[in-house]
Amino acid sequence: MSRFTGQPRPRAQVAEAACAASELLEVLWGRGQEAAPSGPVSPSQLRALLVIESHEGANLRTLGEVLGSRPSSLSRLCDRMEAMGLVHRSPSPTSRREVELRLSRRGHQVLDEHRAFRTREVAVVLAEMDPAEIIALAEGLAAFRAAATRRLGTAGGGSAACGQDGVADTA
Amino acid sequence: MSRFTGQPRPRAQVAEAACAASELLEVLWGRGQEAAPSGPVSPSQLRALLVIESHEGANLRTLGEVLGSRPSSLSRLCDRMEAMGLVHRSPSPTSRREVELRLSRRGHQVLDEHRAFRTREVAVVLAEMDPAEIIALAEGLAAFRAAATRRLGTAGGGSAACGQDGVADTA
DNA sequence: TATTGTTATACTCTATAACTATA
DNA sequence: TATAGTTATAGAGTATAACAATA
Repeated sequence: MSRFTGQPRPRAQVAEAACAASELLEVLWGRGQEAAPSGPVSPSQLRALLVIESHEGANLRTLGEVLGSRPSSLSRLCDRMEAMGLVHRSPSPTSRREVELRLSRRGHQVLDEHRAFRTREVAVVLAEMDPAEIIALAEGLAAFRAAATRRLGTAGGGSAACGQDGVADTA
Repeated sequence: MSRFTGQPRPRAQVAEAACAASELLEVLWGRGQEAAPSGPVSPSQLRALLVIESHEGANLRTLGEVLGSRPSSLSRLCDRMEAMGLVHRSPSPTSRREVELRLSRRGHQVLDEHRAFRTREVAVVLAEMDPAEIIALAEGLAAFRAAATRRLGTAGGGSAACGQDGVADTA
């Protein structure tokens, strides 16, 4: 990728900008975690819901690989989320030692409300920006999302048919 | 880059795009939290370090307001971070019942390494994008960051140092 | 024997409530 | 009295290790 050398916006700078923006969002959104309309959902539960949504019917091991968590942790996490009515554990038809994880109607609802909350928070910031800047951001984000989905094959943010193979360990 | 020039996207759509992109990053970065070179740093500790960095000398109450956490939680959190050598608690010179929180040299180092890690992860995705898309993303993110700092007045802090050694794009 | 999921145990994180010391 | 910070206690999240059931 050295053909960008000398460009006014090298990739390193863009990566820094993305990093900085995400830090802002992290602090901003972190505050509103417990204020969800559907009741308190922890960050861990939210992350798990996101992955289950895009990997309907996945087993515990798969969920653990995508999230980078141990099966035991996920088992306990799913215990609580199942007790809260957010997910459903059903025995796999192909292997009696596996389970299939799916979002309940309430689980979908929680994700919808969470996305609505975050979207509103972002809209507050966007109101401070010029139209041209918003257009640039929209185009850049759309391309980023497409590239990320292409590269990582995961969690495209909703109903879209997402790749199943999770993210290869980059470490 | 002129695909959208005739029809500016509504803010709500851009906000959704930002939301979707952040979900990608959330899952992506969530995995690497324990793999930090400086030893394991939890998400809560990271968030606290970010705020302390941008509010040097703040007291526990201020930190709690920004993070949306209770003073008791922060007190325990700082107990552990101080034991890990990440932060330093010193008595306030103006009020003997307040403390001043500051990052230690090691705390700064942990943030630097964390930013480098995230920047590298983002660079992997950026490598899949066209130059024009990257430029648009850079402009949009820079404007977003400026607007967020203007609007929220928080945590823009050390982000300028983000990922200085993470992406050797121009090298 | 290897794999999937679950407990057992221990630690971190967070919250509410009670407590100490300042103001 | 009100405020800043710390404990006390409890529940959630996660990890390693040991276990049961299945392949």
